[in-house]
Amino acid sequence: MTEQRRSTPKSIRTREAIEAAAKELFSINGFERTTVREIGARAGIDPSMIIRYFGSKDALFARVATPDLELPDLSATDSHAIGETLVRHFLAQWEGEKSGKGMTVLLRSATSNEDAAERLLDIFRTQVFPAIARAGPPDTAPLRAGLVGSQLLGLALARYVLRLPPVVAMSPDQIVRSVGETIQRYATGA
Amino acid sequence: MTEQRRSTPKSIRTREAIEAAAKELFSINGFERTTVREIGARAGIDPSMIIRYFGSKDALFARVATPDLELPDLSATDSHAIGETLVRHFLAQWEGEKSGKGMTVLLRSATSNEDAAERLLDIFRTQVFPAIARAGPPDTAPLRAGLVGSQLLGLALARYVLRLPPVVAMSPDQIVRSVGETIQRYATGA
DNA sequence: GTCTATAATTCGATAGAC
DNA sequence: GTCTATCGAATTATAGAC
Repeated sequence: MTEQRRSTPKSIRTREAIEAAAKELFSINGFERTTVREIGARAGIDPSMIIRYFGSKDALFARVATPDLELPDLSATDSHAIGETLVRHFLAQWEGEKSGKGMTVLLRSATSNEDAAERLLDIFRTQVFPAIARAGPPDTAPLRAGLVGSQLLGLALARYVLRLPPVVAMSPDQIVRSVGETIQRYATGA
Repeated sequence: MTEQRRSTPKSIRTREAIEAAAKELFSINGFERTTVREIGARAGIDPSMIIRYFGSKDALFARVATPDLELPDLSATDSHAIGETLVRHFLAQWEGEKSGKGMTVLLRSATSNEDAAERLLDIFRTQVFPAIARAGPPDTAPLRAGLVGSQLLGLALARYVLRLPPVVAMSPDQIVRSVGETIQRYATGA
């Protein structure tokens, strides 16, 4: 009992276990089909702890479904390589252990959960739109960003959520080439 | 007592009222967040009737979420107009009163419902894939169809489900031009 | 900090009267 | 064919012992 001094306090470790389990289950089954009991079981703690730590299931979801795309500053890259750069970065984020699950959580729930949908629109507004705006004429910025968004959303939906076989089978390089050319055209307004 | 609609028995009219209400609510809230009670209230009948008529909530969903894209035979169209033709038909189907709601029902539920996802993959296999296969070299057919699918899915997700403002604001002609060029490249494998 | 026990709802589905 | 009444199971969330 005297040894309360530890590298990571128990409360923090429990909190992280809950977040990891929630991220996992939300990304597989979406918000509605994931129960607090399941999260507790996977985290190895009592379900009541989840409410104690996060207040509600909704609050836990909000905590876990706030990813950052971390799109690169495109003004620094070659103007003719914007498309491929953007797609490469996008793929890396989705396949990365850190933000990938958070994105899947969000996309899987956004189609039937108001909060998740609003959160996804926010990512579009604050991350995709600014990155695209500078790549072409200002007056067509919303249009160009919208087209880029639709293609990137479709790619993520097909590859990571619905797992459309031919899209899953493609290599990252293949996707960067094929889809990159599309994004390049959308982003620059050719 | 005035006798109306002798031509359609009450049972059929009730059945149709249930299907219409279900289509409406499933397309707004998805499968999980729509309750049998809500459907009954909107249809103006008792919730128990829904189980009596369709057996279960799942069976009702299956009945309502089986749309037909009715994609055109692309072998009859100019080879350089495949993209625009496909996008125009796709938009018409989504915005049509008949099949549009069925598609929205499916897409809105496919991200968190196993049955809906499988049904969506079926549409891809039986309707999108065959239409694309003949537009380019046979060995790249799955790849080309996958890319087409990802762009069309993303377009539908952005415009009809998430309602991304700039994508909603685009006119059908604008979409046919911009996205049509992408589909053309994907479908033919340029 | 953690768990047991349970409150308070809400769900899909059923039985049976009329 | 339709509705009333309700069942049994599942859910989120809370109260309180240890």
